[in-house]
Amino acid sequence: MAVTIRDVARDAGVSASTVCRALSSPELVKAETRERVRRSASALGYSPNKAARGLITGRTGNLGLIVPDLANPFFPGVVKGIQARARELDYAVFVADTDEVPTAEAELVQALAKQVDGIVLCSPRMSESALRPLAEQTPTVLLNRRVSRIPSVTFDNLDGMRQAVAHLTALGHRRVAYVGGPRSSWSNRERLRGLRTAAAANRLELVEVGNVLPQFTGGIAAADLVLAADVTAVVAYNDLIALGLLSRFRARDVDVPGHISVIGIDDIAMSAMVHPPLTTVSSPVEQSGRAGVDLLLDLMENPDRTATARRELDTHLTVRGSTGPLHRP
Amino acid sequence: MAVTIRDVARDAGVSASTVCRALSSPELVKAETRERVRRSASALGYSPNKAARGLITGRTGNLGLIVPDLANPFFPGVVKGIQARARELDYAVFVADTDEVPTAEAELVQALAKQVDGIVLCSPRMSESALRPLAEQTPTVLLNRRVSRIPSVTFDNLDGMRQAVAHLTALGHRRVAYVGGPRSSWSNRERLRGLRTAAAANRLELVEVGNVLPQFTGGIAAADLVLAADVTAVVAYNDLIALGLLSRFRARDVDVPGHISVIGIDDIAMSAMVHPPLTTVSSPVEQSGRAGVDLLLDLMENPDRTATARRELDTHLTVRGSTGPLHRP
DNA sequence: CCACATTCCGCAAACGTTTTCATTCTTGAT
DNA sequence: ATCAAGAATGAAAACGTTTGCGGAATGTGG
Repeated sequence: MAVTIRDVARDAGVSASTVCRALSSPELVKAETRERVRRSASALGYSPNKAARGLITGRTGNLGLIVPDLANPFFPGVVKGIQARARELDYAVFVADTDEVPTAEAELVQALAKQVDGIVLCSPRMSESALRPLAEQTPTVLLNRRVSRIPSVTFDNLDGMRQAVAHLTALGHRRVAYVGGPRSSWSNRERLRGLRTAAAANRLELVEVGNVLPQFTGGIAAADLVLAADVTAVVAYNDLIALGLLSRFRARDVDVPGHISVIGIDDIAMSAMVHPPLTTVSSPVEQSGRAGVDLLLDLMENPDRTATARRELDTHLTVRGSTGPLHRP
Repeated sequence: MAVTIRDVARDAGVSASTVCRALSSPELVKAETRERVRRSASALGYSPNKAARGLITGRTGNLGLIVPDLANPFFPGVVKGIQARARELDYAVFVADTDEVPTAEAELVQALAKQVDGIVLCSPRMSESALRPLAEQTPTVLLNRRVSRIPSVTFDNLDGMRQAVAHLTALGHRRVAYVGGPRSSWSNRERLRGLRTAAAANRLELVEVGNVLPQFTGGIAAADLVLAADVTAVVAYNDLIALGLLSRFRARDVDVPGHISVIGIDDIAMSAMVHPPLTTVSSPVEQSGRAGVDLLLDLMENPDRTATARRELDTHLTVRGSTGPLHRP
């Protein structure tokens, strides 16, 4: 039915081997025949059968991507970045969503592993001990998390937190709350760490307010705790939580930023659309996806130099309307 | 390296053919040997090589999904639905994003076609004449659009609009604006049609306000036109546009719903998170994804009965804070 | 005990490509 | 003219599975 390499071979008057070489190792065949083969191939509309190629080379030409929750607006950005870069390099991408269930992750990786040449894992919650065997079995790059001997691309959370604290300090705030995300999340620990050192450096009081789901409802739940903590500003683990805070503050008639300033993290699209628009620590999500693919392909070619493969991307504070100067009571 | 069907055959003391049959056509082999084979298979951790199978069967076990923009919160829902259903049926899903560029759609379909057994095409802007040859070439199911002789799953836009108009009428509104989405979009035409008939039935004046991008910025742009149109309520092509309207209204100090009522369509998560929360026509997005997969598999098995394969899902109005009774000036 | 249908299973071909190995052809040095 | 080295190509094996065909074993009715 479809046109095979033999059809091209016949048309070009050469053997199948030569067609194959002309198309995938051009330097091995004389320029003249190479051209003839190429013309025949495109004339017949030949495109190599992936299954046959995969059978013999053992590679699929596919990449896997695992994210905790596509509905979290943070992830479509990285999906887009990964898609775009993968397409440029002639890879197709399987996307899987774990619905924030950490146990589903390992299962999915297992299932995907056989169908892909490598995996980009956006999986902050799985334990390191579960992670490492998976990474040894299939080339794996971690996003948003660092684990020894596994390549990763992360954001510079520490510097992001430093910028946030500097901003709040400049506005006169002296006592600030942090609404934590999932306790088991690597980036949550990292952000907290960054906040602590920055707070110490600026002689700022840091109040840690529980750990909530990294979602809008988590912010709703935390809002009252924040108000009870008697702070003048609050940093949230991510924008969704920050938006929840904003919503609940409004419901309780707490003025932002008049009475309390709010800072989120991630800079999801939504954050610029609400009122007041959210001040937030922006991360180059799309770029992180692209970087992830590059690291992964690099890893697939040189399976050894894993430890060195690590990229940390810069973050920057985007100041909008949810932060303002401290009004002394 | 990996364990093959022959290893299992040797372990179970049968031929490769029998192993194959025991696993994929159980009724063809005696219960006793079937069990023996199965035990050997799972003991050795055998899993069939997809490439080899694909080479001989001509099928990949993969589905393709094409969406216009993953960043539009409407789509992650359908992606999730499709993923979930596909996984249940042992299919993996390639996801591709066209970035709202209609010409990219055809290209992507072509590229995907060879790697998948079927395609779910979401909200295509592509012309019917471009669509049909693609659908003939690869099993294709349309989401959010109906084209003759191509299976599709759609939402009952007409009834959704009827409900919206009934709601506004009950609140006393007599003159309503519609902010249209892309002119080439099937659902935009459908919604407009539903609105027109419902408006006529309720003796309501309908003012059509341009066509904008189905995004937040589109709503921003349309807001001033809406105000100039001297209406007391507005229906937007989708929630993102409605949120843009809300944002611009606030900026111009126009009270919602006091001065004007706003209705969106889709019920994306964000719509419940803003202030005032958005009244909107909810669609069962996740269910639409699942239905799409079911239709697609059905189509793959019976490539003929395309015309009958068509599902229309119910919508319902979710009333929140952005609509209210008409205050006579 | 035979004829025959039925069930179960093994053999071998086939899928379309890549790759090893051998062969032929070209080239340049002796 | 001869030979070696290297370039260019073809033949054939290999990848792991599915499946048509036929043979063996088993069961059934006469």
